[in-house]
Amino acid sequence: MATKIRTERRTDALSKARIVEAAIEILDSEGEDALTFRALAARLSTGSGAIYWHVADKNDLLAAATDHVIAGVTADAVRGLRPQEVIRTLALGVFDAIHAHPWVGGQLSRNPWQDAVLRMLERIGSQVQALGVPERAQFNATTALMSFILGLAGQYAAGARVFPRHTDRSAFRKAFLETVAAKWAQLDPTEHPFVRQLATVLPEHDDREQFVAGIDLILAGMESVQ
Amino acid sequence: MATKIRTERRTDALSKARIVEAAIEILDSEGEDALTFRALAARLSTGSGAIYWHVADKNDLLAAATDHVIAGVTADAVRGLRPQEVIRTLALGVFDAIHAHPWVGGQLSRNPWQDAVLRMLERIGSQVQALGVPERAQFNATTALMSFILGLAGQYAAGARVFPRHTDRSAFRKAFLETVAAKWAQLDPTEHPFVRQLATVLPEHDDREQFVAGIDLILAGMESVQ
DNA sequence: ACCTGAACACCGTTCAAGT
DNA sequence: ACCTGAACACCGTTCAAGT
Repeated sequence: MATKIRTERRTDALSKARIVEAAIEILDSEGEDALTFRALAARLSTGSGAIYWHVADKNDLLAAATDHVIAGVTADAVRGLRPQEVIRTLALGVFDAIHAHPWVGGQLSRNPWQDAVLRMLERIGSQVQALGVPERAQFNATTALMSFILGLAGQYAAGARVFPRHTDRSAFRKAFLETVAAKWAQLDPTEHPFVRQLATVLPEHDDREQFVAGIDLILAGMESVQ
Repeated sequence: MATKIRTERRTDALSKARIVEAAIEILDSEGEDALTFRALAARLSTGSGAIYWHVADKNDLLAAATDHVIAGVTADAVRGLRPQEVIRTLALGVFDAIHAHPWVGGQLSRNPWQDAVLRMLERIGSQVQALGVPERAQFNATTALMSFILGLAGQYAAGARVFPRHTDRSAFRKAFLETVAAKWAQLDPTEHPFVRQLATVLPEHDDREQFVAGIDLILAGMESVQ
């Protein structure tokens, strides 16, 4: 009997992994709106219907792409750190992933039941437990952290939707924030005193620092309650 | 000269207010996906192009609808309460609005630069100020509260997308949570110990209580930091 | 000024037909 | 088993034409 010969139909045969990879390339380089089955099929040199053999629908595709990105964050085990620091590290990992792939933010906040969120929940929850939060408070504490993270995730995704693709994002971001700040500065002082004050710090603020500050606020709340 | 006679072209003349009202009716009764310009035009007995005379595009329409709902929350001034309680009341007002109009949740978290969010920011920020949070920490504290609220907003909107319209939402919700809990309970105990534990409390948990607990956690953090 | 509704340029998804 | 690509049933938006 002849030995089984590897008969790869072609080197670039379609697979869910290859489809997800191509989808991520489109999402990263051209933004959420650019991901269509037609564009994806063209990039993969196949018919649009072929994709449905490997992927249930667009939701499935986006969930798989999000999962692929978040898996890189939840995979690295952090050892020898205090629970607070593990939580901070995990959260910052998610933050950086969203910063690199803004569409992930929208996807996470739009679909909280996907695997990526489940894994974040597990990792963060176990640290909340390690922190000594009483059992009946662990649910609320963990989901509060998750909601905060997903809330900012959605906002960064919204921010990315504003900026043109293929361009220097940070420069456009700064210009955009300055426009918003200028608009806020012109609001009625008696009606919007606080937002007017925010306008003065808005353009210079650091997203990452703001994010950590929020995490620390919730962590401080957890410590004071237990 | 003849006195000016009110010559309303017809009682049901189109206006942005009427369009927004009809849009909210569709969104509430049939869900986000059911709001199309064709459906809206049919309900208003007009052509789909006519709507564009009063509304810039679909984004503008959704922002106006969201604004209309949130205006009802940020309008009522709360007096004689401690800042913590005002924040709790405001946040719960937003929560209840989202509970009544789940599509508002998605809209708020998807578009953080709209007027509705600005007004929430002003009301919450002024209370953070009244709480005695030092000025340089007010920005981070207020946006942390906002992110938490918007995060949960997005999640409730996602939840509503799962349930069929026109039906007893709370019954379907319970059934859905039980399905999720059952799936979580079957996860690998060594890999997902925390989520398996969450599964036992998931179906019985109270969204509103969970929401308040998160707000209180952040408030506690603000007190311990100042 | 405001409205009509056909037309345009797209979508996601399906499915008979191929290999 | 896997792929092709035309066809279907939609979208948001535009715009010549009407009143």
